[in-house]
Amino acid sequence: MGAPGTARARARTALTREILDVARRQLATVGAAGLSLRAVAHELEMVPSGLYRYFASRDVLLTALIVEAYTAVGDQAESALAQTRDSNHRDRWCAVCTSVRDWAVAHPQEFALIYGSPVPDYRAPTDTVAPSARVYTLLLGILSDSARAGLLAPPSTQAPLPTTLAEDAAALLSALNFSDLTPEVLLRGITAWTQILGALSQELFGHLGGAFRTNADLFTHTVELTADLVGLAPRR
Amino acid sequence: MGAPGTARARARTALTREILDVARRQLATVGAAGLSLRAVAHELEMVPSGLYRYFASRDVLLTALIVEAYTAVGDQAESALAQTRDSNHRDRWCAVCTSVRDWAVAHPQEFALIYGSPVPDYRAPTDTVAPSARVYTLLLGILSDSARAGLLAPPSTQAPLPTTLAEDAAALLSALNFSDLTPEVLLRGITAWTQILGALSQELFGHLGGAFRTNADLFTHTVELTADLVGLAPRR
DNA sequence: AAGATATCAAGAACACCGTTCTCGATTCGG
DNA sequence: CCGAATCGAGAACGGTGTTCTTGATATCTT
Repeated sequence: MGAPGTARARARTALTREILDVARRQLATVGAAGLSLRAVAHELEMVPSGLYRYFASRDVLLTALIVEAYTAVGDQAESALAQTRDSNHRDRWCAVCTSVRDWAVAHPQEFALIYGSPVPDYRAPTDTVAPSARVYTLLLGILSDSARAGLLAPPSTQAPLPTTLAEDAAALLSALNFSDLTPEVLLRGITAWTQILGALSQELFGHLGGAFRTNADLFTHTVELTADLVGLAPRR
Repeated sequence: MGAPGTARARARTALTREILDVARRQLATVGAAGLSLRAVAHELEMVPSGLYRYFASRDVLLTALIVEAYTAVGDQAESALAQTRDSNHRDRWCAVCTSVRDWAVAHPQEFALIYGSPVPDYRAPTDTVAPSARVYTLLLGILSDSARAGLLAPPSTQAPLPTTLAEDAAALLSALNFSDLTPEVLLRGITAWTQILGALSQELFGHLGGAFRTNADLFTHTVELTADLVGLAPRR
């Protein structure tokens, strides 16, 4: 294995990893609000103050967990997309969305950590924006592929977009290097992604009372509606 | 003023009200996670343990605040709907959605309290389900009116619903006394409401990085898309 | 009207939390 | 090899929700 530098450095990275693992496991059972530095330290058989040599504060540890959660769901979505490389664009869209739900259902507390209400007040954006954009970018890439293949149905627009909205959308498109997409399609993509996250929030946070026996069916139905919304060609 | 019963009973209800008001005001500044019983008691110039004669625990107080928040947004949505009684159905739909956003932007912490990730683990559902259904029912009522007037566009369905999903939707329809709506329309309504909540979560929790200068424009665009989704007749 | 009873405010105490500081022991770099 | 940096451990501070005890006060019953 890679042994970078001194023994002390190796021990440091190993213990840092171990702290994160224990914290992530405790997070899964007790939630972000209930995550206790003392409990993490106790499980590692060290004193609470010792943790501060590895994470400057509880918020820093939470930020690291947030980044890990973003990369986890990003990895899962990317592998799901890779396994459907030769399917049509709609199926790839649905596969990515389903993989996100699979991850969220398997890790509800981590989902709440990254997509729920911020725990204390705001979160440090700098480290988390890049990992958070991955799933997002994946979905836009599918739309871009479909548009380049001439298969993306143009949005049945009825009113022109407000100018500031169109400008911001165009700026975001060029910033993300999606020159194949129009501002209208980008906004539909954003709306679709919002829809997916909203559906998962409703389901995982218990906001839609147990009215539906199989939330998976409700979710796939929602995903199909988002595919229609963004203009992906229907099956058959 | 209504003086129900003894002086002690009146003092009790008055102090209960006062506790709730102080708690709600502190909630607005410090958030649900940071709400402190001791701080509330201190502002009321009483000792922390004295609070327990009025609320059995912090969670009970939070539940009361949740009910109040649901009632507040429900009242605002109902008054917004009442002011557009003679408009077309689409405008009424948009008015209700906009009023919800107005309330959410004005009371972000209360929005997070009722629509965000649950604070400790789960929330006691019994007292909160009835107030939480109000906005929801309002929107379905607009759809029911539109359907009864023959103005609701049938959903361009492409695949039949899974049986369990259709059954659950039908059961929910009869439970809510919306016999004018089909399961397909109910599911679109649920999806639309999920979309609204998702958009507000994204905006208020800062999940869509400040990419858009005017979130209000983005939201109205989203609302129009939901109106299209549920089949409300377009303007003009 | 007087005694029994329930409710009240107040305080002390417990167990937990995040965080800071100090203090020897250990390890690293020159 | 020795100065310097890093480490684990412990004590301590101020904060939290919650429970219990105590004595005063209001209500209900006879």
